Amino acid sequence: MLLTNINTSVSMRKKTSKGRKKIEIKKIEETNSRQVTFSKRRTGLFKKASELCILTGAQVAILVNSPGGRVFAFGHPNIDLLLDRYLNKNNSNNNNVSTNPTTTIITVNNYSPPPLPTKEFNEHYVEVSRELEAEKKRREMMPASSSGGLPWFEEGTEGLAVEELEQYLWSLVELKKKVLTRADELMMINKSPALLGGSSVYEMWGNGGQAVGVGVPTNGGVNGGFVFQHGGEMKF
Amino acid sequence: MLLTNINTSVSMRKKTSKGRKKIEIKKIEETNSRQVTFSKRRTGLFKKASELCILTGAQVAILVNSPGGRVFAFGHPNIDLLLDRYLNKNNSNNNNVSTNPTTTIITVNNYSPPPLPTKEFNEHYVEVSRELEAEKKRREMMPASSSGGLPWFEEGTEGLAVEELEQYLWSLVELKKKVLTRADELMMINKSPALLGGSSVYEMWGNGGQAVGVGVPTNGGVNGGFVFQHGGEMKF
DNA sequence: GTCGACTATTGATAGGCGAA
DNA sequence: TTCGCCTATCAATAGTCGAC
Repeated sequence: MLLTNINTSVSMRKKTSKGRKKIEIKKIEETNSRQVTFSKRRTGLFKKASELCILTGAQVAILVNSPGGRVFAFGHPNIDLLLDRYLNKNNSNNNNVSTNPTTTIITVNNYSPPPLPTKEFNEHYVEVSRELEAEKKRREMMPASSSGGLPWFEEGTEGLAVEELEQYLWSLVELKKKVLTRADELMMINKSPALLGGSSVYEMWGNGGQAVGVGVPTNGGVNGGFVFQHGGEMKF
Repeated sequence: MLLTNINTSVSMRKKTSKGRKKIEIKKIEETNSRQVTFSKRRTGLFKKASELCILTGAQVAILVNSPGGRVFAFGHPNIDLLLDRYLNKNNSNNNNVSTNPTTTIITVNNYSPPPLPTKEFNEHYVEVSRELEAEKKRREMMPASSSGGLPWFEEGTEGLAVEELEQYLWSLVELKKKVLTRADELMMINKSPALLGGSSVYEMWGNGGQAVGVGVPTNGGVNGGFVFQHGGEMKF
């Protein structure tokens, strides 16, 4: 009945961009396109993961590092609770709103303690925070352009031996077991059905020098790192 | 023009439920449906992750534990290379086919050394392996029913203190940095374009007691764990 | 340099059903 | 219990431009 005017976008200024095009699953050479694609697909991936968690009650943890050098992480079921508890213990703050959408950001830098661009970051953070609450769950970070432009992988960890890999693998396994075991414990403990609804964890930490630590600067954080938490309400 | 018959589904009675239906993002109560959905969406998630890796050159690591209790993991860009090198070093086998679809399975059990159901697992593995090569990349595991039916998360790690979490978090960070740094190094070293094409790593390890170690049983594996590799061709 | 908005299109997937 | 196959949908997204 009302299907007559499908093209409700009447004016159609420029139909420049037609729609989706089929692309080949190969590395995108154009830097800009690649970054755009990364952002989009990362969002989609996280969304999918979130849906998977909610639908099936599974637990998902995802690590992604962007071609630009940033690192995004996603964890759903109760890793957030885990981090929540951890952060709350360290900060012992007021925002201990359990079963409430909570976002946690962890930024770590084990290089020399850099100057913290707190001002800019706070500003940026407020904006992002609003966006985040309005939207659903996503996180953004400042461009670490001031770092010097190093591609982040030529930082200072060039000569890792195989023993390193060995250690890495082992810690990976250990870590994973811990994550899963502990997470499920927590899950069992507070088996609140609404827990999976809106809470997720997005961790990020820059690998390049420029570390950004914001908020709650009082705590020493994890060894030389910076921990930040955003809970129910927070003032800057 | 062709908008006339929107409701094409009307007449067809026989093929009930042909297409997709919109679902609510809420926990699926039906166990069977939930598991089916899990399998499907997990596959889709891994595929998405793979595409993200290939397209943008990003690095992705995903951990998923199914509602059934199994644990799936996915890592793309060169973590496979990482593991490959590691395993090759330990095993020093023949299957060192670089730039070839390689699957790595790591099963770790740090409880008491259990009896290895090698036979069954081999059988199962062969089957799965064939399926895997024919298909693309996925991994399956045996049901750990023989364990006793414990939901795998009530194993023995009940009393983790916050210090544990602290340590966990830190190892997470450490691990991640190592992964990313080392991985990108390797990526830079052998910047073969076809590298990302078909290689991925699917790791799985059972958290419940019943550990399964198969293939290459000669090596001691990682501390008390079992390492297994499946390369180009392999005989049982 | 990263992300948002917009739109046509491609690609993922909910149901069924069946196999291992 | 988990996954494959099948198909009609629905949802993700490739372009492109613009905001911050």
